[in-house]
Amino acid sequence: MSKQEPCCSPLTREPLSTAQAAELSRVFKAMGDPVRLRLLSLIASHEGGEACVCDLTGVFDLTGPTISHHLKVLREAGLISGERRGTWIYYRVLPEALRRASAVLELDEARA
Amino acid sequence: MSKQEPCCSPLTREPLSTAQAAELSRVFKAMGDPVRLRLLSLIASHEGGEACVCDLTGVFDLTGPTISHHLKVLREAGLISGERRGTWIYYRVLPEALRRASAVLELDEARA
DNA sequence: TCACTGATTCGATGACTGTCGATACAGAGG
DNA sequence: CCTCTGTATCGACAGTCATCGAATCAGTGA
Repeated sequence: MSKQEPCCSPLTREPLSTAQAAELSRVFKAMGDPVRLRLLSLIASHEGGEACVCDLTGVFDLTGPTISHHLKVLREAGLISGERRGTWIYYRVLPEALRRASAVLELDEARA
Repeated sequence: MSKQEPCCSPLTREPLSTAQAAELSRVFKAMGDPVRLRLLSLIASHEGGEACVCDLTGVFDLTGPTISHHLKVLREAGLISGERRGTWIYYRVLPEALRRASAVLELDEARA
């Protein structure tokens, strides 16, 4: 999961290497599902910056296993991390992952 | 393809609506493939801000139809547009799409 | 120890996707 | 008009993915 490479100057400045593209595409692929995007935003915007799974399952017309699957995909993409505290498991976003993804998409204002 | 909605305040500030998530996930899904990410960066960083398909096919070990398919996916996601000039077809990125995607991922610095 | 609840893992299935070769289309130049 | 080259579309196939129900694991509290 994401050794944090010099990754990357913006897309618009210079072509991504094959390795950079492979790494980044895993992150964007994880975000390329509406349920996962909403999960991400629900977790990120939840008070305290974290949400337990029980806060999330009720929001969707999906079974527990399906939500669990999506959380795993986000986890393996390095976008969130989970921690058990007693009965519940709390997830929070990893801000650095979001920051990197956002930075890569930034426009090179010297051009445009 | 992307009527440009109020979309969106950052993911981290408030939960995405179902509609916003659906719209955004199409963009991220398009970027969720290493070939398409490299295509995007090759086009964006190419001199003049545009590249013809002939500049792109040679870079990959993939057939013309496959490259064409990926370009179509990027086009339908609203990330690039193509224009025929004589024999060749030139693609350029739509900066607004990139800007929106980048903005959604930005961190709410008031929290963190 | 035994149930009960929250969450994950497993296995199956239908849908989607990346890739290709074959074909079709579009413009340039005989 | 015909042919050649660049690009897109079509149809097929193999691999991946989202989803579910069933089973499993982890902690809590009787």
